[in-house]
Amino acid sequence: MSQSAKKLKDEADEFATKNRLRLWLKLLKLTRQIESELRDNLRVEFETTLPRFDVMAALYRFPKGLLMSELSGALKVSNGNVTGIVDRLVKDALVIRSAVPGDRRALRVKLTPAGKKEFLKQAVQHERWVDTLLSDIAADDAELMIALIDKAHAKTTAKTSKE
Amino acid sequence: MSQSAKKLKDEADEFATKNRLRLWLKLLKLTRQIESELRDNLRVEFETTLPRFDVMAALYRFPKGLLMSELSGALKVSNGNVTGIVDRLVKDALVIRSAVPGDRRALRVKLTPAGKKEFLKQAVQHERWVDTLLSDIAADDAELMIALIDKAHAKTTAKTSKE
DNA sequence: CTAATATGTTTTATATTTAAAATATATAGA
DNA sequence: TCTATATATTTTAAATATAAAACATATTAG
Repeated sequence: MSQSAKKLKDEADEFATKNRLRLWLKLLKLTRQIESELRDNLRVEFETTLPRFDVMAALYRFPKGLLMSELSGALKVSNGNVTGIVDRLVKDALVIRSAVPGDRRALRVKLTPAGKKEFLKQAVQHERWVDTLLSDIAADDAELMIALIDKAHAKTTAKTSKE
Repeated sequence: MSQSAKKLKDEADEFATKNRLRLWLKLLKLTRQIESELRDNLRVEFETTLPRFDVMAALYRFPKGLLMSELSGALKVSNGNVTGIVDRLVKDALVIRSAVPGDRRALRVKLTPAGKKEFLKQAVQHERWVDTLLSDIAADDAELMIALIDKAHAKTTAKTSKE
């Protein structure tokens, strides 16, 4: 490659890099803002929190329940974190921990009937809040963004710190 | 509007709503994953955390320093939160708190020279990590996403819980 | 000037979060 | 079997996060 061609390429790379950083800062700002609104709404309307909602949503998808480790894996949070959240949900009788026959280490966590009922109420509102917060995004724009995110997403699972 | 036209419209609305919810879940997953990678990298390479990095980044943009309240406003986190993070940065001699002449309630927070130097090192790497994590996004796709996010963003500042 | 109110910050109480250590149990391999 | 290793979970220590209360100081109204 010629010197001048290389220079053009470097400039294009730098442009792409700056755009990605700008994009990241925008993504972060947007999601933090939406998360913050959802937290406020969950607190005000249901006296609950986003982590509790996330745990209940994961359990709702698996009526037979999940092991503590499956739960922390699904939510991508640490084991200890899930322990605390589940402790509080148990205290509120929204979930139960039960022994797993054949493995005395493990515990299966399930929504109680009351927990399922409560989650459904919350989920309906949650969907409404998200719809309102993103109401400026048309259906096809949403699809476009989803496609772009999918493109980005594969890469983030690769490691970056070893290079 | 006729019955059948109304039905079509309702179906389109529901489609848009579902797409927005899918988009939100994707956005959340992507940003959490990237945040998690950045946290890991900051810890391993610099023995620091994302909130510390965020505070230092905000202070870097304002060489004359910021009041505690301006800092928490800029980062959209609570006052008490910033108090703790700044406490620890002060202990590491990366920032200083100084009195504000004319207002004995206020404290101005600034990067120390060592703090500025350390932040610059971290910022260079931070940009590289983001570039790598988003490397599947082409420059023009990034611009497209930024435009779509901007469209969404105005709306999120409006309240949703009062309806 | 004084009372009421507003502003800037920290403190408190509680929840979330992680990494790492500790505990208990399972599973393999010698 | 016995021991090493792996797995499932909780505990611990430290940091982060919020809302609400407490404090200190400013400002404004009367």
